[in-house]
This record gives sequence, structure tokens and C-alpha cells, in this order.
Amino acid sequence: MATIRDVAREAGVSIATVSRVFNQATLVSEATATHVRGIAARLDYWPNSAARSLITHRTHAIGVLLPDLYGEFFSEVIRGIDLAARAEKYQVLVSSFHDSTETIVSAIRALRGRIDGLIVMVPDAEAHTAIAEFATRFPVVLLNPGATAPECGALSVANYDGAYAAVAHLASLGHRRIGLVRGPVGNLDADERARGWRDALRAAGLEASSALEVAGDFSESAGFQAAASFVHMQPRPSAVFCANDYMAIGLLSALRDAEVRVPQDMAIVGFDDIAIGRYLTPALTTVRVDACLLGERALHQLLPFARSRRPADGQREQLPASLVVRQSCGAPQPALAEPQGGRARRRGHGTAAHHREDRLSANGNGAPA
Amino acid sequence: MATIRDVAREAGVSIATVSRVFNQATLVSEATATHVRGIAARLDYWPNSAARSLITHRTHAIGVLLPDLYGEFFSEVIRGIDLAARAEKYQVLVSSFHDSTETIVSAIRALRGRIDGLIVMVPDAEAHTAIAEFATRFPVVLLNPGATAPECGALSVANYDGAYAAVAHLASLGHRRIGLVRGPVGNLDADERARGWRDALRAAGLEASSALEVAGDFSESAGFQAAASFVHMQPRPSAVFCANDYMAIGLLSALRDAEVRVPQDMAIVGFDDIAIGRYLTPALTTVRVDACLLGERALHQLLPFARSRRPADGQREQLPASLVVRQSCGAPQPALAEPQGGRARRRGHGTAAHHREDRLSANGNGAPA
DNA sequence: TTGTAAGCGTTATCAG
DNA sequence: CTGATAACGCTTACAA
Repeated sequence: MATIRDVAREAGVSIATVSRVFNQATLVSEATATHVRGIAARLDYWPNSAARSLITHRTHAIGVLLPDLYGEFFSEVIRGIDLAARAEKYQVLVSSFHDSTETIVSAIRALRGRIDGLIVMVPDAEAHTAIAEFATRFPVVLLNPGATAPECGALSVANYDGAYAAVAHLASLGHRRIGLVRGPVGNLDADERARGWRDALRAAGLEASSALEVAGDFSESAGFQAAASFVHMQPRPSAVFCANDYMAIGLLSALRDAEVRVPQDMAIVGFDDIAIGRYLTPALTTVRVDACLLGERALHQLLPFARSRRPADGQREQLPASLVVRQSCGAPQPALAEPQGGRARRRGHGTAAHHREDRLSANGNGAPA
Repeated sequence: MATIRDVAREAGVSIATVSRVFNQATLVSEATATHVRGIAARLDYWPNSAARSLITHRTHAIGVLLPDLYGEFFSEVIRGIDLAARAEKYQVLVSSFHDSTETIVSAIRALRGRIDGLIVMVPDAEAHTAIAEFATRFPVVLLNPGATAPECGALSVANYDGAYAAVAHLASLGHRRIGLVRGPVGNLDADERARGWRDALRAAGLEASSALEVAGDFSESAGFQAAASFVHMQPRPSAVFCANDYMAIGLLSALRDAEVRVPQDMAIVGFDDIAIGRYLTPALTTVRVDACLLGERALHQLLPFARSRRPADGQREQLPASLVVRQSCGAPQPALAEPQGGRARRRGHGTAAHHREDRLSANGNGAPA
């Protein structure tokens, strides 16, 4: 691989001049600049980024640290980050940690020196404090609700509002007993969604007892298993709010096996609006979260700090979560809510446009936003 | 951030000794090693990877270059790569390119010097030659079928076999006219799947005319739009093979709207086995591709070359694609084929095990593998 | 506008 | 077993 020396020698200039051509080209005469560029192209020269970052203290890369890379939510977050990073000419280093706070710390250590900033989603409060300490010396943006660290930026989804809107919607349809399939205890998003469920019930004057709560872990099988609890509950709830779509899908599947009709016998609402929801039978009413946008926003919030290598300030941003009414909740279908063809998905080098559906606002009554 | 000098000074040793403690600890006395480690921990020192890679010519990172990060297939590939890379203590840099061969080249250029090896999925033949040239000087593994470059490793999925098995299965169920929703022309995977469809039809003595082919681009909306073509075809095909699951889902949805019953009026088979397939109504018969394993295998094929920084040899590996018979093809359901609860998906820090379903082999007759 | 030279934080080589 | 010291490839004062 050619180095700056090779180019300098070949072009008959000093290495400083070559360097300038690739950095502050204005300091170099147009003639020599084009000459040097020609030589560089011929030698297939490109500045070595390790050497460069050794002296500039900038890597032009950001790290992304997630609890897992499983499922559509994370995949869309990464995609959003990648999209925004490409536009800003930043590289993206992804990493996942599957276990303890321990590994989160070692993951960060391994990333150190390779990145200018970090986007991280911490699973629980314990990991949160570990990150917070690190964030006092390094630009960090958290993808978590309720981030308390004053030195981190933080983005989150309107978990509470979305859950509240979903449950209020069910209540407005006349449901008096509305169950919940929870996400993991301690998971910050899950806790917020549970809180939204509880408050919406209370606001509607309904029972919000823990007898109506079933434990879950965001997996399809958790939703599947939750079905038994609801079917045997006395009295049986007429509606269930699931803390994410995967669990709603598992629940839907189990109810079909149990010959419980949805939405007639039991109305179901999910959370996240994964792409497939509209193609289920019945199509899934859910709360839309734009995970891709979350990633994009996170990168843009991080970037100024990454560029200046200063810790982030305590900026907070919340993305809206909007109710998408389909069939599983039993509401009358608003006309034109879902243009056919849906959100395009593709694999490979297709050329399909990415249609977005019209979407309902989070006001809980199905009116167009 | 503390440097090796700070640690050396504080520990009263030379920087060489500190370096040895972090690299070949055997060359240093146990006493000084622990002493140095203590100081390093106190100063929160960790070797700067840029400086390190400047002299070792190793980054301990690999690059992943994909046409897009959209959808479950890519997300699972990345997850597989990440899993394997973590185990090997390698970092993963992901990048996507959305356009031309041009951007693929510039993406590679930007990655240069930051990675020890590259895993790349090229969309078409043109990009293929650009990569092939690069691969003569750098370890590259292709995630593509029919890779011709002798200096690249290459992994692929048994697209042809899987498609053949799917279509043979439909033929064995008595279907005489079997349509195809194609993937993008020029896409290597799509072409192979189309070839499998064609050959299986011929082998069964059936018509494989292009009149039975409908263009598609792997998106749900392409599948949705394809429905109209099939419904109006004279005579109407009694079965359709879709080159991926997303298109099958779109097709399913459109057929429901058109009140064409699946599988009675039209049998449908997809390709990829995305997680959601089993929860559709009817559950989707498809060809299972383990994208996560594809990623894992790619990393393991690349790693020896990345470590030695030598171009890969022309190693080829093909992952099996196995038919998964569910309801959309209309075959009698084999007992015990799908244990309930399904493949677990999760978001967040859940604890669910990842159940795998029993699976049918690609021999096309539904017998257990 | 260009060149010279001093690092950036490591590892590798060679003496001791 | 340990210590000097020369790279690694680049950017950036400072000088010309």
C-alpha cells in the first residue's frame, strides 16, 4: 500500500504538501494539487486513518452498543444510524453485549480509541451508572428513557404516552377489563409502557390491579404463553395491551389455537409497529415507533460532541409514539387508513420506493393526524 | 487519557516493559507485571489502538459492506457476524451502500486502514469485478453465489436447491401451473432462485414459460402488485413460488383482499423463512435460510486471512436451504412439525431461550431431515 | 506556496 | 528479564 512518502517522492514534492492536498487543499497551488492528486490516484494512495487519528485525536467513527442485535427494532436503529453517519462521512462500529454490566464495560474499553463518540442502549439501571461515569469524559448518547446522567445526551421514545394512548383507545371502545403483557422487569422502556397502561386505566376509572398483568420478556413465546393466563382469568379481560408487537404476535397465535376470536372475544394492541403487523390476520393495532428515526436523531445529537471530543451535555429528546389503528382492537376502520402495498421492504438491490402508510395520531380516537 | 508513558513513569519501569505486560506478559517477571497492571488499572490506561495498529499493521476489526441494512435477512447476517466477531475479539465496522458501483468503491476506500478484512455482499456483476480487483490485495469474503474471483472467499445459500425443492414440492402436490414472483433481474440470488423454479418445473414435465413469471424486487409491495397479474392470468396458476418471504406476504395480503383463498385457490411458497412466517394466516410454507449462520461462517472463513493479512484463497461454501412446510402450500401438516411458542424473539434484556423449530429437509417431500 | 522537522502512542529490535 | 531507541504514516507548527 502506497504511503504519503511514495506519493511525495513520485510527485517531486514534500510529504507536507501531499498532506495538505488531502486536508486543507486551499493552502496549495491548484497546479501542484492536481498534479499530486494524479499521482495519488495512480498509486492508489489514501491516507492511513490510524496514523491520521494518532495525531488528530479523531477517528471519524462512532460506536454503537446495543444489548442485542435481534429483531426489527435494533436493526432499524442501526440502519438509521448508518444512514445518518454515511451522510456525515462517519464510520459506524457496532457491538452488542449479552450479559452483565461487566461486559458492557469491557465492550466500551475495546472501543476506546477507535471512536469519537458512543451511542448506547443500556438495559437496566446498574449498567446505567457504569456508562454515566464513562460519559463524564467521553461523548455518549443514551437510547433510553429516564436517563439521569447529566453528562449524557439521551433520546427516547414516548413509551408512556404511546401506551397510554393505546389503552385509552381500548377503554374508549368500551373495554372494562384490559390486561397487560409486560416487558422485562427493570427494562426501562418496559416499565414506562406498564406505567402508561396503569395510568390510562385509572384515568378511565378502571381496575389496574397486578392481577391483570402477565410477565413477559418481549419474545413471541412470552406472548404465546401469556394467552393461557388471560383465557383462565376470572373474569376474562376483553382486551390486552402487549408491551411489544412480538408478544402480541405470539398471543394472537395462541388465541387462534384456543379459538378465542380477535377482536370479538379479545381485543389486542401491540407496541412498536413492526413491518409485518399489517399483514397479520387480524391486522395488528399498535403504537408506532420510528426506530430508524431514533437512530438518525441519536447520531445527530452525538455528532457535535464527537467532533469537539467534549462530553455531551444533558440534552433530552423524546420521539413521538403514535397509535396505528388496524383490526385487532376492534375499532371501526377509518377510511383510507392503509393504502395498499404498504411499507416496502426489500432485500438486495431492488428499486422499490419505501412507501409509508398514512398514520393516525396518538390522540386515541382514530382521527387522522 | 493516560498513555503508556504515564504508566511507565508511575510504575518506575520503561515503556517497553509496560508494553510487554499488555502483549507478551510471559517475557516479564510476575512481580513487575502485577505491579504494572495495578498502576494501569488505577490510571485507567488501555493501549491506544490507533498507535498499536500503526506499527502492527493490524486493526483487529473487520468491515461489513452490504447493499442495505433493511429487513430481517441483513439484520440476521450482521448479528451472526457480530456474534462470531465478539467471540474472537474482533470489532465490526458496518457500512451500507445504496447506489452504484461507484459508492461501493468509495466505501471500501473509507474502510481501508481501519479493517483487517472485509465481508461484502455485492448486488450485481459489475460491482463484483470492482471487488475482485481489490481482493487480490486484501482479504475479502463474498456473500454471493457464483462468485468467480479466485482471490475471494465466498459463501452463499443454496438458492437453486431451495427453490427447486419448493417448486418440486408444489408439483408433487399436484399443481400443474406454478407461477413465479422474481427478485430483481441481475441480483445473483434472485437469478438462482428463478433458475431453480424453472428447472423444477421442467423436471416435472411442466410449463416454465416466462408468461408465468412476474417481476419483483423483494419488497412486500412487489408481491402485493403481483397478485393482479396472477389473478388475471389465463389459465390462472394454482400455485405461486415467491423469491422471498416479504413478497409472499404482500401477495398473501392482496389475495385475501381479492378473496382468493390460500391454499385452496392458490398455494403460496416463500423463501428465507423470516421469523414472522409461522404467525401468518395461513402460516407460510417457505425455504429456510439461516442468515445468522451465514454471517458466522463468513467471519470464520475470513478470519485466518485477516490475521495473516493475505488475500483469501478461492474457498467456496454453500449453506443449505431447507423446505419448511406450513399451511400456505396446502400440504397435509406433518405431526409435530412446529412446537408452539416458536422461535423466540426479543427486544431488550429478556431471558427467553431461542427455541428453534423442528425443520424439514430440502428433499421436497416433507419427510423429517 | 512550499519544505523541514517534531511529534502522536505504540511495538519491535537490539543491547545489556 | 529489562531498557533505549528506531520505526509506523501522518499532521502541523515554524521557517523559508
